[in-house]
Amino acid sequence: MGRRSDHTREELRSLILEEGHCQLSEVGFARFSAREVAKRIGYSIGTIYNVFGSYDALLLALNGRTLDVWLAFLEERLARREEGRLDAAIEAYFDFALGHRHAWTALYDFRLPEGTPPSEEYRGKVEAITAVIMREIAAVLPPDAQGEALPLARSLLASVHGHCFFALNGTFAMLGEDDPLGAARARVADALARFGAG
Amino acid sequence: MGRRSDHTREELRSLILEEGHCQLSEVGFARFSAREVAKRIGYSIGTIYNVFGSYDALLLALNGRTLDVWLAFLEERLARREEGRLDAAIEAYFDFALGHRHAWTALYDFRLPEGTPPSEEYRGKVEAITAVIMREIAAVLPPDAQGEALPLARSLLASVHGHCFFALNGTFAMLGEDDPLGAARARVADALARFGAG
DNA sequence: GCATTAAAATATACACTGTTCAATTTAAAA
DNA sequence: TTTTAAATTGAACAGTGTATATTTTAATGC
Repeated sequence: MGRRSDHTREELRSLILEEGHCQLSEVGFARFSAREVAKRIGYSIGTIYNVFGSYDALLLALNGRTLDVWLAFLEERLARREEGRLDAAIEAYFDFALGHRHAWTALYDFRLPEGTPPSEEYRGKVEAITAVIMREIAAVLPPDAQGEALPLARSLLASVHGHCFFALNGTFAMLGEDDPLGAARARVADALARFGAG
Repeated sequence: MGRRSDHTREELRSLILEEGHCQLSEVGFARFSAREVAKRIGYSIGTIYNVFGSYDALLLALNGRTLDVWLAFLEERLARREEGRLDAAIEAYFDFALGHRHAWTALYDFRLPEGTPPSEEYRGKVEAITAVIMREIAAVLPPDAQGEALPLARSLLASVHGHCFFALNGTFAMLGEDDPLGAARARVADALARFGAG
C-alpha cells in the first residue's frame, strides 16, 4: 500500500517504541527482533526502517525510553522523602533493575558499532540520571567537599552498577553473596565517610 | 567424510577453542559466529555441535578460557611483588579488560538461558579469581577483621567491575570521567579504611 | 585380507535474523 | 482529474543457530 492514514509519523514512532519496549522487556535483548515488532503492530519490516533507519537506531531509541522511565522512577521514589534520600536512590537503582531486568540489561548489552558515539539526546538522558545522584550526594557532603560531588557521583554510580549487575547476572549468587543491596550501601557509606559525610 | 585421523577429539576441542577465542577477540560477541569458526579450522558446522553440543556450551567454554587467561595474568602481575599488591591487582583488572576488550566483554554479554546455572567448572574459575582478591584483601586487613575478607572481596570486585565496565562501554567518557582506574582505587581505599587497613 | 560395525564428519534443510530496494499504493498538490 | 511524491510493502540476499539424514572412514571381528 502506501501513505496509509492509519497513523501519523509520530504515532507510528510511538507505536513501534511501545511495542518494541514490551517485546524487549519480555524476551530480552538477545531474542529481540525488529521483524517481530513490525508484525505485532501490523506493519511490514520496511516501515521500521523508514521510521528509524536501522536496527541500531531503533535500539538506541528503545534504550532511551528505558532511561526516561528509569529517571521518572528514581524521582518518584525521592519525591516527598526527607531523610535517607541517598539510600533510597540506591534502593531505587536496584528495584528498577530487578523490576525491569530485560530492559535494564539491554542498556548494557547493546552497544553501537565501535567509534560511533551515541546521540546527544541519549547522552543527555544518562547525564540526567547522574545529575540526580550528584544532587543527593552534594546534599550530604560538607561545604568544603562540594567540588567532589560530580566525580563521586560518577564513581558511586559505577560501584552500585557493579553490585546490581553482579546481582542480576548471577555472579553474586555464584560467590555466595546474598545481600547485594546491603553491600552496595556499605560501599557508598565508606566513600562518604572519607569526606566526613553520612 | 567421517572419522578423519587429522585430529583426536581433544585436539579438535583445542582447535575450536583456540580459533574461537581469536574470533571472539577480533570481532566481539555480537559478531561472533560458530559457523565462521568451523570454516576457519577446515571443519563443518556439524563438527562443532558434535564436540560442544550447542552454541551456548561453546561460548561457555570460550568464556572459561578467558577466565583461565585472566587468572594467569593476575597471578603473573602479583608474582614477585612485595608492596601495593592490592593496587597491582586492581590495575591488572583494568589492564586485562582493556587488553582483551572483546573477550572480557563477552564474559558479561553472554548469558545462559534463564534458569540454567553455569557448570561447576565455570563457577570454580570465577571463584578462583575471587580467591586471589580475597587473599590480597586478607593480607591488608587487621587480624580482627579477617572474617570480612570474603564479603569484602566480592563487594570490591563488583565495585572495580563497575568502574571497568563504565570505562569500556563509554559511560565514563560520556560523563567526563577521565581516570576510571584512579576512581576505582579510591573506592577500594575507602572500603579498607573502614576496617583500619590501607 | 575382507566384511562388518559404529563413530565422526558432512551436507542439506529449516526457520529465523537484519538489510536493501524495486515496485506498488495512496494521499495530497496542481 | 491528473500529477507528484511520500509511504508502504514484500521479495531477495546473505547471514545465523539448530537438527538430522547421509556419507565417509577408522577400527573390529572373522
